[in-house]
Amino acid sequence: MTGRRADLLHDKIEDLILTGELVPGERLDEVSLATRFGVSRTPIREALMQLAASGLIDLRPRRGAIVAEIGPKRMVEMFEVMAELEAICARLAARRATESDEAQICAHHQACAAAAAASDEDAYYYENEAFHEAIDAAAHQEFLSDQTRALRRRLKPYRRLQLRARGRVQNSFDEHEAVVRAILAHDAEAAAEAMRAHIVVQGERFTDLLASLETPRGARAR
Amino acid sequence: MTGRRADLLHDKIEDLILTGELVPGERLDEVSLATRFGVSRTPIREALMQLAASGLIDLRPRRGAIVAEIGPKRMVEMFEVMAELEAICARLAARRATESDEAQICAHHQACAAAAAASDEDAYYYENEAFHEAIDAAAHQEFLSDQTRALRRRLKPYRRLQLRARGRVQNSFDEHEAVVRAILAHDAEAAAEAMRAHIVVQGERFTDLLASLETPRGARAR
DNA sequence: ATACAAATTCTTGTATACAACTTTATTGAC
DNA sequence: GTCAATAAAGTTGTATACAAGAATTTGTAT
Repeated sequence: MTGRRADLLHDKIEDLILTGELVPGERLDEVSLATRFGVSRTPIREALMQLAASGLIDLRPRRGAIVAEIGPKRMVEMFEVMAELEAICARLAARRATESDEAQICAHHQACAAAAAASDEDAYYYENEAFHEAIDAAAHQEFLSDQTRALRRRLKPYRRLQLRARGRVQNSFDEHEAVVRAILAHDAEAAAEAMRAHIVVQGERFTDLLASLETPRGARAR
Repeated sequence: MTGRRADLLHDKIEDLILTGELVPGERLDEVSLATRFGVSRTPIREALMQLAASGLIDLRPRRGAIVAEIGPKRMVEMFEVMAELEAICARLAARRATESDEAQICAHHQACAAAAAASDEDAYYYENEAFHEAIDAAAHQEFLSDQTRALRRRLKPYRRLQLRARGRVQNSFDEHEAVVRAILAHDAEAAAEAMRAHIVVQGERFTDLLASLETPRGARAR
């Protein structure tokens, strides 16, 4: 235990946002949150500042915090950058993975296979994350891993959403297969390209999803 | 004016670190800083948390903050990631730059030329930054620009340091020239490669510098 | 003199009180 | 009835007080 309530609050508020209980654009009132969690405003403010730093909320001076509204444009951009970062990880992993790294990657890949076979989306989602983290680790570039992890975390809810799309799990697994093969063959460029394609597809699927949902602006009348 | 003292304090403390007045490993006492700047601990704490989010300081629960000690390994890693990000910017800029973007890039490039000719390192440093930001803008990828800018900001002091190395300004300018040519020719891969090389060289020069300085650990006896 | 233990001091984390600013509601004029 | 000005309410930013956990010092035993 860290002894800091603010850190726990950070996670709790983050959950509220990621689960959709707090929707983009919604105001985050400090006293409401404080009473809700049974603490004073001080740790709440600290948690909010951390969330603002990670981009999940917008903090407007003297005007409080709102859940960040990430427009489709920015979302696509984030997936693009994510694709580049993960591609770099894959490229490095192909060059520098140890046997133990490769074993880890294969293990998680196999776990993905099992989840896909069972059509267990939640399990696949979880193992997918572990698979990507294993590749990050194999790149042996800590700072790159940190940056990649941070962005992956931010895109988490959206990735989860788009895994629900028809046939996406099987496709995702096939794409993983290509990545794994390239890494085991120590083919850096192929690994990078396979990984980039894998993430880019996710971004595209996500924009498809957005287009199909496309909520009319300002639905809330007054 | 923002009305938030914490924001100003953030910049002031940052300055203390970047100018070297506060050295890596040094403890940042909240009350000392508070009395120093004539405010209470509250805004100081907020500033410290912001600085921690940007990685400039380490915040250890219940044990206070220290100026982040960025080891040579991590520093090299940061330059590597920076090289990749800037390379992506250059690639996109080669593809998507408008005439106005190109004019901006050329203008700053020329200003660099003037500074280099005058051997004015400080002016060159300033214009160099503007040059890179112009390329970021030409990529038309806001999120990528944000990430790149954030990392550039973090590497700022180290870049400045290494510009002082003999002949580095002229070399830097020559490398810029290659980047500009590739962008104007809309040769995306050449632009990416030229930019990557440009940044990687900086990282190498920096590690050279580190090796030559190499301070013995724990110089402060007790 | 050294090592360990207990107690004191110091520092951080949280709560509360107050001040400054924003927003909303009310009142009045047109 | 609409709009503007003004007053009231509510929210954020800052200061201060208090609680709890580290670090340091002091005392004792070996």
